[in-house]
Amino acid sequence: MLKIGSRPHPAFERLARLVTLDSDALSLLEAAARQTRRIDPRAELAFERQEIEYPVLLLDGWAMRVRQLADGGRQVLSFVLPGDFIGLCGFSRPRSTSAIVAITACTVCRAPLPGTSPQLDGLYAVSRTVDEAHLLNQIARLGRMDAHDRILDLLLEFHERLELAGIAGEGSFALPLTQEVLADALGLTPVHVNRMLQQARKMGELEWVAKQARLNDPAALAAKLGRLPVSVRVQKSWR
Amino acid sequence: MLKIGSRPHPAFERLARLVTLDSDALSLLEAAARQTRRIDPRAELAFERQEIEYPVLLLDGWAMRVRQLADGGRQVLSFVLPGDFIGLCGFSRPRSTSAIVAITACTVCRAPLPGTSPQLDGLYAVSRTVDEAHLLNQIARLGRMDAHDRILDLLLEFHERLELAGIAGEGSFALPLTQEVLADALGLTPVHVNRMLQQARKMGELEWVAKQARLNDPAALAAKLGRLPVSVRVQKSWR
DNA sequence: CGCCAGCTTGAATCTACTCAAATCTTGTGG
DNA sequence: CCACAAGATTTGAGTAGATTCAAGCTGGCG
Repeated sequence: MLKIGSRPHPAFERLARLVTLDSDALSLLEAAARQTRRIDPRAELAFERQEIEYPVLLLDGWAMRVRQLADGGRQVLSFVLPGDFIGLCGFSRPRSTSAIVAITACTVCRAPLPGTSPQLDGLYAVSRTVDEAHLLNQIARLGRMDAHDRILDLLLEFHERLELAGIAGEGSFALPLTQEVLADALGLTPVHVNRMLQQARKMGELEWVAKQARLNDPAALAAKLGRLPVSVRVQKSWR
Repeated sequence: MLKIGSRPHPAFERLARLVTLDSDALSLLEAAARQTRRIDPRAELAFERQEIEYPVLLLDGWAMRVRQLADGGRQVLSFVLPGDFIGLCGFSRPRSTSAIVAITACTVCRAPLPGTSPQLDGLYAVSRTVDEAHLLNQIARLGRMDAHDRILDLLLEFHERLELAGIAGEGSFALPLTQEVLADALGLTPVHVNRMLQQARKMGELEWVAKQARLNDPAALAAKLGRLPVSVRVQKSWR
């Protein structure tokens, strides 16, 4: 497996935890990861307007799926973290539906086409399911939570996802977002996000300085917000 | 193709418009549709807790995907209309994530398993993509629209979807929802939904009596709300 | 060292919520 | 076919959470 020193690369760590991958599938992915592309912070992962030709795997960095609104506003639809695939659905739809924008510097690679390997197809199916779950979470957040809960719920999701990739522990994780991006994701104004963050800090739920965040008691928080105790994401395929 | 009198059945009308289906794929679907199941209004389409064994096609009626919240609240995540598939993703996830509940009486049938026919797999891929688009729409609605716009945007989506199934025209369509369900979908209170509806009626944007709705100028509304002129949903598959 | 993006703070306003009650509909049993 | 009950919609008054606008910080970077 692709490694950094002695540990698996976060993206691969995540994928290996989503489904068990045999050496065949692994080597396909590793081969794919040998040729990477680097994306600058505010750059688009150029998959809109034009037909997308292959799915992409995000190896490092954060990206977001955004929709530009008629009134000049912006909605962050979802976040893309290491080990996430982009464009699995076959993306060719009217643009403006959504664009993918790099938040930090990112490295990506082409992912093998669906149909290459049954194992990989299984992985893709699971990945799509997890992505969908995140969209559903986002809907529930926006629909039924107040500002404070929205923020902490999203942070919990980040923590959970990064933990799966092995790059979060003890409640702390890198959080390379501006409050404005957070606001655009959560349907709030930056000003109000700021106030709620301060409140959360004062209440000792959260620390967040220098792009490094720490949730003081993720489990308790998750319980309070009614997040499912996110058990394993075991998945049974059709066949 | 499955028909009602001389017209194609709405569900089939929709599917045929999503992708072109050869007689092979069609007969598979028709065979599936020969054995239907009827679901009562408030019943669950029983796909949660237990592992789902096959995908399902909604032939008639309205259903919704809901999440029950810790605080007793409820979020309607999405709506399921005739011609929509349920459980395409391989649903086996911790329950409480979401349940599917019939709004009206529904008739459903088993859908052929993925992998049965390449054409059908293509259809499933498109269907998933469209579903995803609806989730993204829902996120943008909840995140960045005010109450009035949320309501009308959702109604526009209904209209658009039902039109694709051939069961809406001239802006009017069956709308078998209570204001409370609408509120639970839009992250509002029933009271406020009611007020906004009255306002919309007064402004001549909307009529809605006896479960029959009519948008007076869907195109103008869509433009005002910045809905993409929902062009064809053409879709290029990977292979 | 100075600039700019991002963060923080304050005050006024407004959208949407809450609670509560009245009215209208629909379906059901007598 | 009517009466009633249950569900759904409507209306009102008071409140709260989030927004807007505006200005002052702060720290990382050229």
